[in-house]
Amino acid sequence: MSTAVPGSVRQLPLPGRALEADRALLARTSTAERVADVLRTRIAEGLFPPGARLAEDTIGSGLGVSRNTLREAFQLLTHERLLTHELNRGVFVRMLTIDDVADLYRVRKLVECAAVRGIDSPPPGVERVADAVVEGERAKKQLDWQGLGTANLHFHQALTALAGSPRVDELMRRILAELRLVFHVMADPRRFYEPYLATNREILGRIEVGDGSGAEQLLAAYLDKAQEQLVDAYAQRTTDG
Amino acid sequence: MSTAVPGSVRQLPLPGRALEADRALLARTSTAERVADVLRTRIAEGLFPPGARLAEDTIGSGLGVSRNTLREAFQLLTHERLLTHELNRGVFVRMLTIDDVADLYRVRKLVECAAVRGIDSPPPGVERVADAVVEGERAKKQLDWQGLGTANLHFHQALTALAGSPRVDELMRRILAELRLVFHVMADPRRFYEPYLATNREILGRIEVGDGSGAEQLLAAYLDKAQEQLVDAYAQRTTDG
DNA sequence: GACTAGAGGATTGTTGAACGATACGACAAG
DNA sequence: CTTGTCGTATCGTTCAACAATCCTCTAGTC
Repeated sequence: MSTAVPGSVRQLPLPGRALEADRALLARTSTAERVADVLRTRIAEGLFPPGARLAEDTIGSGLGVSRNTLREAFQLLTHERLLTHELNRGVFVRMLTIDDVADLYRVRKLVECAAVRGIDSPPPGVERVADAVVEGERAKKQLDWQGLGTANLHFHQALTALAGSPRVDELMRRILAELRLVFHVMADPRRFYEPYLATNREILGRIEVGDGSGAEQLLAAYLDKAQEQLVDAYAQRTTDG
Repeated sequence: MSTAVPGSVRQLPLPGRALEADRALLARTSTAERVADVLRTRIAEGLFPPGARLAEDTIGSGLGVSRNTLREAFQLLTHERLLTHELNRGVFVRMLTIDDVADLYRVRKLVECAAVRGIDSPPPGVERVADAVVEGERAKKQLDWQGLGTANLHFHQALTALAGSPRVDELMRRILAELRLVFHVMADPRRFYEPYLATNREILGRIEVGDGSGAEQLLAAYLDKAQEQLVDAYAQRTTDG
């Protein structure tokens, strides 16, 4: 194994604190985390649909990791609520109930509205909201409906980021990750996402002029409508069988 | 190790659906979860103070479980933010920074205030809030300051439960569990908790008459004050060092 | 024929051991 | 005092094994 290369590393005479931001960069990840990354992607892609069982043996040999490591990865995803773990039966891709969808939107409404309510002047971080709106409009122009969907997620993530709380950010990441499990049921992402583009820009406008409660009202209306659409589609799909 | 659930377990003679609530009771737990329970308790007790290292070998042989199982338990607690995991170095009891404390109170303010704001009539679940107030008053009478502290936690948990969202409930559980890591620095729990008893009753009163925004204001003031006290104590302790 | 009981196979739960990789402390050399 | 080297303790990961549990399929009973 090669040790440190003496000549290539330049010494910066800056005091400690300046380097702390770089620590995240050299933080390596364990095998379990990388496995979890892979599985997370596959689930989001729909390769493992909700309800699918992930057998330790199959996945483990498929990915070339031991059962123990794989179990650690499973645990990570279970805590993200992407998988459910049934004792002695194995892990399954989470299947959201209608109650779950309702609760997810309950949380979104609580968090997102609270994040914008107090605004009375253009807050720091508003640029990221604007970026997400532009991202969505660009995706629409390119008829990239999947891209439109992710742009919408970015928009709402940027909204909650206005609260300025790492923990709220993480909560929102998890909420949206859960919701992605259910977005698959939307047969026509265009019809689902496209109407919200205008709303998003409108909300952005309110925020930019410091009208927090105006933004909140629009947001609440949006969330109610989206939830309704989703619940409808969900109910229909389950009755269709 | 008995995790007594004070909530009354009432038997409903209804078919099928009524039994679903009981599933949690007979859900067996894996060894890893039970180990996590034990460690969680020990951490809350202060046996493992913040910063302490939990060596796999020591703890594992101490508890009589294998390293693999113990690692699963560690992961559970790491995801609850009670432990931090440093690659190739091990797991440590989390040490909260002042920024962490600030963020925890930011989240509390966001969530708790949102949970009571919308109230315009006595909401379902208000009894549990009342129970927590009574619990605190009883603890005070018995000069049980530790009990007063947990009663206070119950009060705020009951408040957030008014939102009626399982995910918000869980968020709050995690937030308060993290805060417990820092409550240890309060040298005098009596002086810290006692003044809040009156405030709690006052907040309960507002809720009982359906005055949500009144409750919200009191709550916000309480949280600001508590945070300030905690940050002061924390800063002092770290400078004393 | 429908239902219950039980045997057998498959999968998970948990353990123990092993080996490489990494971090930390000690010690010697400059 | 700093730097390089080394040894030890610990972690990361894998493997193999066995016990516990679940699922399915068969066989028997009514």
